[in-house]
Amino acid sequence: MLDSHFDPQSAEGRLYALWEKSGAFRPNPDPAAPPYCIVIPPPNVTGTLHIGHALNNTLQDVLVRFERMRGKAVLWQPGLDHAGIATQMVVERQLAASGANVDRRSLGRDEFIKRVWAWKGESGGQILNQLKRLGCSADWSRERFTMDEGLSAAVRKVFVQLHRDGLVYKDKRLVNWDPHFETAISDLEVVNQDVTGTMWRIAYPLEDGAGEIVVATTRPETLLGDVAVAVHPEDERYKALIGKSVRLPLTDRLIPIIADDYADPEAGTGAVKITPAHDFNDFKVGKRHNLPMINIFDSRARVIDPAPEPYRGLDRFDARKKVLDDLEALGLRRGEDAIRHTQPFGDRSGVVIEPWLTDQWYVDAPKLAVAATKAVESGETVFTPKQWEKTFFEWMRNIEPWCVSRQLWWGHRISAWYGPAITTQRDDNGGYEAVVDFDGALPLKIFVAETKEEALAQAREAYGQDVGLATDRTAAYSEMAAGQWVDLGSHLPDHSRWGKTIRLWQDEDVLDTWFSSGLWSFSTLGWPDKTPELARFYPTSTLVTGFDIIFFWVARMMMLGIQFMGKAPFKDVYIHALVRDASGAKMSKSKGNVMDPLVLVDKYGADALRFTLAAMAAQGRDIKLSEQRIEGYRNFGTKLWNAARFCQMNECQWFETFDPKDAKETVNRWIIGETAKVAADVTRELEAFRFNEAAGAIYRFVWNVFCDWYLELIKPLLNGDDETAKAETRRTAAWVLDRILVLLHPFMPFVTEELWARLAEFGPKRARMLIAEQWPTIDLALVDDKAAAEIEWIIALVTETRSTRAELNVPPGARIPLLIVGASAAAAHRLERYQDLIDRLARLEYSTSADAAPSGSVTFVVDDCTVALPLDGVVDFAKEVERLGKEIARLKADAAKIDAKLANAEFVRKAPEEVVEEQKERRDDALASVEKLSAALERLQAALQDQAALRD
RNA sequence: GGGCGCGUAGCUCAGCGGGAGAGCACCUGCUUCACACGCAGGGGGUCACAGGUUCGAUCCCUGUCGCGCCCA
Repeated sequence: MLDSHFDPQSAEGRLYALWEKSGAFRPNPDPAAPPYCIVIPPPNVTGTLHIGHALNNTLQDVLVRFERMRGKAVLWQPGLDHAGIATQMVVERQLAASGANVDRRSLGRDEFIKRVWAWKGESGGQILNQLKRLGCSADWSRERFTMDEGLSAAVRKVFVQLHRDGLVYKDKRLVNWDPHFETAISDLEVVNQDVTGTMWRIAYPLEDGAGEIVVATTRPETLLGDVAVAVHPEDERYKALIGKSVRLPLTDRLIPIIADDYADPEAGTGAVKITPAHDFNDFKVGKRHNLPMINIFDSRARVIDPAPEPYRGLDRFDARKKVLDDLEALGLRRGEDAIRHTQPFGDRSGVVIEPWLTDQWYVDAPKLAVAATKAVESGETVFTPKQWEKTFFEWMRNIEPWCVSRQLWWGHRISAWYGPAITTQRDDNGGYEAVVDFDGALPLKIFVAETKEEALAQAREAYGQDVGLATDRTAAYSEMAAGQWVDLGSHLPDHSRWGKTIRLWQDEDVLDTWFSSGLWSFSTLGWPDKTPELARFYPTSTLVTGFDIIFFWVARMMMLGIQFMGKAPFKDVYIHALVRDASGAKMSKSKGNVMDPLVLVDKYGADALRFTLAAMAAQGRDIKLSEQRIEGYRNFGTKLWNAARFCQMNECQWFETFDPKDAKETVNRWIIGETAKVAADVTRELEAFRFNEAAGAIYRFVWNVFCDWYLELIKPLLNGDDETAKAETRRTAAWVLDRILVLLHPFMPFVTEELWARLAEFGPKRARMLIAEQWPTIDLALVDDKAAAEIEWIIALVTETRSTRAELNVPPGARIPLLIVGASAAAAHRLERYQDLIDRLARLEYSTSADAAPSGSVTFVVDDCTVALPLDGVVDFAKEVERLGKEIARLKADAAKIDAKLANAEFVRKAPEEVVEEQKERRDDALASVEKLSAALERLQAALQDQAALRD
């Protein structure tokens, strides 16, 4: 026998192990089964489960379990990404905390990477185990990591092919530079924040001594790298100064005053200093005017050489102070204002991002975006909710080249090798000698290849002589400088006589993590190998993710998937909302309002959390999660459990050959029809990703239909003497309950699986676990309208009786009679058939048909029947008079409103016929009720008068 | 500045051209033979505001106000 409550703590681990052992998480090998594949948005290897992951993965698991039960070969492909910066940060912090006084650099690259791997082995990827606590049914046997050998090979191949196709290139541009991590980061990793700052006004003296021009800036320290002052060409204040020069304070440089639209006459003083090497806008101005670029910062944003000596070595903020002080001393400050402005911060480091001029690798995103955009336009890939397509287009049409190199150690090292430029020059003897370009005056030779062997082969070909490998650039140069260079004589270009080996070194940088996760949809399936999984599951079916990574990840998978597989990587992209706290604030550690999903699972069970998330996942709206809500759905699980317990107590045993078509009892025919409808509803809603609707449909069915009515309605049958009816009812109840377990399983896998097993303890064995059970497709022809009408009539009669009793304060325990006055033959028949039931549910002494209502009775109307409760002496009839009066007034008002509508010729002429008909019916029903209730009211008033007369 | 979304019961939200709904909270009653994590009943809303389209608008359109998010 079942206990009165489900115990998630003891059941969840046990059931999960059984699922895994049963092989249910692996795709059905039957080649006839249609494929269904979801690739997990790979969590960060350093990550732990937060509520957003819980939502994301719950929705995926709902879909995966649903489709698996529908007989598809389901692959939910799990794994992790290596999270370049985040992971490197974790291990560096660990080193710092160890007290051994070693850091990344003193350890050296190879040793450091070893440490990272060791860390990954010990404590990386906790999140995957946490997903198991949620019940996620991913195929863990196929777990992948972006740094795995297979996925790394895919990265190398993609990089090389893109390079070969001209879609990857090296360029010198301004990048978002993180001076803390000393690496470039992408636009998307920059967080722009409004901050309070200062706008300083600084006087730049004119060269000719005829005064000064005052510029306004928030970054006075960059003055040291200024190359011009710009004013708007139409700005009358400055027109005369255009073309003149100013003496740049603190330096001895002369810089021009130029005219450019970029200078906004309304902003600041209208004159703006131009520092092309340290500002994105200034960079463009510099290009337009062919200005030099003076870089005054090193990789940690400390002032360096081209800047005057006194500032060198100062951090950018110290430099700012000194610059301001020195300007003050020179009398060149012209005041300052506090302003609000936007400043860029690194999302990981939190430090101010510095635009910095460096050589980086870029992916030609604008070119790749074309096909990705087209795939969405053509409907090859569909976003749900649709509105996100607009956001996607907006971004794809304004996409910038994607900087993919990162100055980190943890990641996929860029598959490019460099060699020196070699020139030859005539020697004194009239022959030639080879000259290695040691100063880097000429561009290096670049060899992009999947392996070092290939790179060496390319280099051998290019140099025409033997080539070797050095550990890094410095080593390469010193090795090349050490030996003797041989006189080539007049044998150019016979390089074989060089006598020395050219040295290559590999690019020091690694690729952006998103580069490898951009391949996730096919690299995890085995690409570049032609694996059966790749053939079967690509393109994948559905991607489930949050809107915040549409650009980070979805767009990149779209671009790379199409480029390398020829097809967009997914058919559907479902975008879900953000989970917020109950008051709508974003959850964050600093606010202290985070809800730990595992704590919630411990407290309420995984089913409750999952159901809550699914039930609240309405499209296009954020989820404001409150614990109360979770508690409510935990209660729902208990409700189901107790319904099952009731069935078990009443020997409602599932029966292999039960066919719902054969049910005879009205109540059974009714619930079978309702089951067919809810199965269709849940299926339809899940197919459309309306998780909240699907969850709501099954919730209402279980609680408000099955528990509230069906189980109550069958109690007399189960306790009665009609063995045939009893047997049918037991089987029906068990059949419906089983269908409920299946329909609810995607949302609440644990409690349903447990019940599936426990309910079969005393009867025939189940063929398989619930997870592998077939999703119901129940013929809607089983919906019996006549049965439904009868049951609905009973429900209405009972509900009205209860309501009237309560309103008139009839004691709850009092058994009272009920009369149906002037009942139609059909109504009388119904009453006769369901008398026991009605008496029990409405707490009646007896119920019967009658020709007339007793003079002292309470009256209400159900359908076309007048129902009278003879309650003389029990209730206060003055109250009943008042109640009837109100009810009549309400009905009359309704009828009047409809009459007004029907009196409108335009309405009758233009509205659809069925709408007009419906209105007429509603009015007639209302008037019929008015008539019945008015009669009752008159009777009651007459009786009251008689009583009063008797008393007098 | 550009884009997207949201203002419906105390709270959280469904609904979205013809009778205002749910959950929670609240109030009243109930040891009814599955469940008090329950049962029964109940109160509570000019569907932000102003125009327009329509026979008819919470729903469609325009504008206003308020709130949120994304991008620059």
